[in-house]
Formats: sequence, C-alpha cells, structure tokens
Amino acid sequence: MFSITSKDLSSRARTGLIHTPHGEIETPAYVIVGTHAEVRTLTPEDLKHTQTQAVITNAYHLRENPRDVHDMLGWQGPIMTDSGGFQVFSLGFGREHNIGKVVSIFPEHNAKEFHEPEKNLVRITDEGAYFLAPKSAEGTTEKGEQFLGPKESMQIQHKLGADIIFAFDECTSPLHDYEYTKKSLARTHAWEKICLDLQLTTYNFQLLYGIVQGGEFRDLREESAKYIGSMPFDGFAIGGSLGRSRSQAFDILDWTIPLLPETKPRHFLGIGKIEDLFDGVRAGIDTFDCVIPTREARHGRLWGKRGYFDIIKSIWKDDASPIEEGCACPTCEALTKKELHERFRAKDKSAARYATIHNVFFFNNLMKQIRVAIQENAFQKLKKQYLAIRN
RNA sequence: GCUGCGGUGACAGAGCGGUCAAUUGUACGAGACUGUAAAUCUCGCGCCUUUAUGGCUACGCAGGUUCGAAUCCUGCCCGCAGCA
Repeated sequence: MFSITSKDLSSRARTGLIHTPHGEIETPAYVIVGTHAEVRTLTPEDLKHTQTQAVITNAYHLRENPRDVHDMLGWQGPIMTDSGGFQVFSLGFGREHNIGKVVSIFPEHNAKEFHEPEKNLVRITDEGAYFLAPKSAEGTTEKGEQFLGPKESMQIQHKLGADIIFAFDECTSPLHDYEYTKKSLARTHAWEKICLDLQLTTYNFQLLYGIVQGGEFRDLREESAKYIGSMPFDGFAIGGSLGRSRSQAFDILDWTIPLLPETKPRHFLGIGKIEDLFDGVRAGIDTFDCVIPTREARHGRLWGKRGYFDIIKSIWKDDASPIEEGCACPTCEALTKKELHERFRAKDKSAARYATIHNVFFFNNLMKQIRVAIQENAFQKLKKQYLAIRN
C-alpha cells in the first residue's frame, strides 16, 4: 500500500506512492482540507484544476449524516477523513483559551490567563468526548450533549468510506502541562487500540493511520511513537501540541519519526506553510494537510514562491501584473492582480474562489517540485531557493 | 414670503443639558489565521504629544442662557416638503 520510490541522501526526505482504493497519491503530497465534504468556495470541477491529489474531510462535522464521502465531495480521488480528535481540542480547550495548537511566539494575550470556561463545549472522559452544540445567536434549545468516542468515530468514518481514516485521539494543547499530557496520552493510546481492533476485524477495506501524541515532551513523544509505531497501522500521523516555537515542532518530528516504521507513510496533521513543508519533508513526512491555503485565500491572502501577500490591499488596485509570475493555475490565467483585487473589494463571491484555486494549486505544485527535487537529489537546493527568494 | 422638518466625524445614521471626541453600521488602515468554532476575528480610524483616568479643536455659522451645550434660546446660511 506504500512504496518508496526514492530517497534524499542528506535527510529523511523520500518520495513514494500511497496506493488507495481511489488511486495513488504521489508523496510528498499536500492533502487539501474539505472538512464539511466540500473544499470551501470550490466546485468539484474547480478542484480538478488545482492539481489536488487528495482531500481530507472530517468525521465530526459529517457525523449527523455520514454518506459516501466521494459522492458528497464529487471527487473520485483519494480521500482521508479525520477522526474528530482535533475537535475534542478545538471546541473544548481551544475555545476556552482562545488558542490554536501552536502557541504564538508573541504571547500578548497570555492564553493561560485568558480563560472563558463557558466557551468550552467539550467534556472528556475515558470513553470519549461529549460535545455541546455551539450556541447560535439566541434561544438555542440545548440539544444535549453528543458523544463521540473511538467506536463512534470509526463507525462514522466507515460509513463515509474514505480511503484513509484516522484513529480517534485527543489533541492536546501547548498550555497543557506534563501531567495532563501524560494522562491524555494514555487515554489516546487506549482509544487508538480500540480503533485498530475494529479496523482489523470489521473496517478493513480502509487504511487506518495511528496518531502519535505526547505534546512537547520528549519522553512522551518517544513513548507514543514506540507504542503506536509498533502496532499494525497502515500509516502514522504526528498530531497534537507542537510546543511553543516553530523549531520545537520540528524537534518533535525528529524525536518521533525515527521510531516509526520506515516503510509506512507518515502524515503531519494540520501543518503546511512553505517552510513547514520543507522542514517536514526533511524530517521524513510524506503527507500534510492544512487549512492555510483555503482559509487564507478566503481572507484575501495569496501564496506564491515569494511568500504571501494580501491581494485585498489597495496597493494592488492599479497593478495589472500577473498574480504570480509564471503560475499556470486557472486564476493566474484569467486575472491580473488588479482584477482579483477588484473582485475582493466588490465582495464578489468569485474572489474567494479564484484565490482558493490559486493557493491550492500553488501548494500542490510546490509539493510536486519537492518530489522532483528529491528524485533528482536536489531537495536542499530547492529549499534554499525558496527560502532565499522569500528573504 | 409663510409654515413644518432637518443640517453630527469619509458616508449612512444615533445622541437631544453633564458620564460625548460623540452609539452603531459601512468604507478605509494595520494585524492575525497551521488535523476549519473562521468567505472569519482583533485593533485603529479629529489633531498633537511625554500614547495618557493627557492636551487641543470639534456636532452648518454667529451670538446667548447655564457652573456646564452636539443637546436649550435668538439671528443668519443651506436642504427637503407643503402653502402662497
């Protein structure tokens, strides 16, 4: 199900092929996020023009009515489904402290003190997580708590029928201390075991990835990598809190990846800016998924080989140059900076769509360049090129 | 000409004696966004500075009443509506 096709000589970077029921994924690859069984603002037709290889949707968001996710997406290529483990964090602790899983290096708002317990919608037990429906404007009748645990997540993911599914875990936060992270890790490991057992007995047409947790703590990360890595998962993901600085996140990869089986694919959950991709690949990551290309596109931020810029800013209002020099995406073929800027300013619905197409294309294309570079033993060179231009 | 209503910061539009440099929305500016709570959110948006429970100038214009006026009174200017 996974074959390695080439290896970089000076790092753990490699190219490979993940074989799934809906086709192959050439790795390293970017997996495009389509949580609600749609890549926001894109039609299935649009998606085909973005060089996308795989899409990831989410069991939590699709739990109410889990149908064939390939049909829902209108996408017959490889699909992953996340287990909902991230929502255990983001709707709970994440909302309570208004943080993501990467703590800002500018801790102005001191997330530890920023504390709104009433916003926490999640109650975690050893069995799983109880979710409260987010309160909409007014007069919401309490729908009561909804339960999601390893069995439920597997059941949903099975019904969704994605090619690659993830074990149910708890994503911890950089704000969590060692004690909590250790406790959570034990719980996550137990949940993952349940997922794997179900997979081995019942849901075996799908590929199941185990997830390494353990926060920023080296011994916990190593313990997790050894434990999860020793189990017959089809692939492995690195998830959870990535510490308090960017470099720490990649230390975590260096601690854990050597402990995972060489011959299985590795996924880096939820990370994917340009530098992250280079550092992740270097550390031995095969696939990434991240919200950055799609979300930031909607917010008017475009990515390119020179980094990013905000097309919505007025400095572009008279700029008739291409959005990205030499970019072959449908957006760049259709519009200049000025024209896309105008669409954003006019709140034209197509603006976000054009921007999304560009960003998704750009990241997919970057991965392609990385693949080629690894094969040609020019990975370091490509990385230097990118980071140099970005100054 | 008379009567009525109205003139508030880029715009729309609150305020109708002190707590008003003035609610709110839009526009504009800056920032954020990393397994989507997010086509979203935060901050700024009269001028000055030592950036502050700071100073100054401000709610059509000019006066007045008052300890105190965007808010009340008088006159003028302008807009809209009706009547001559």
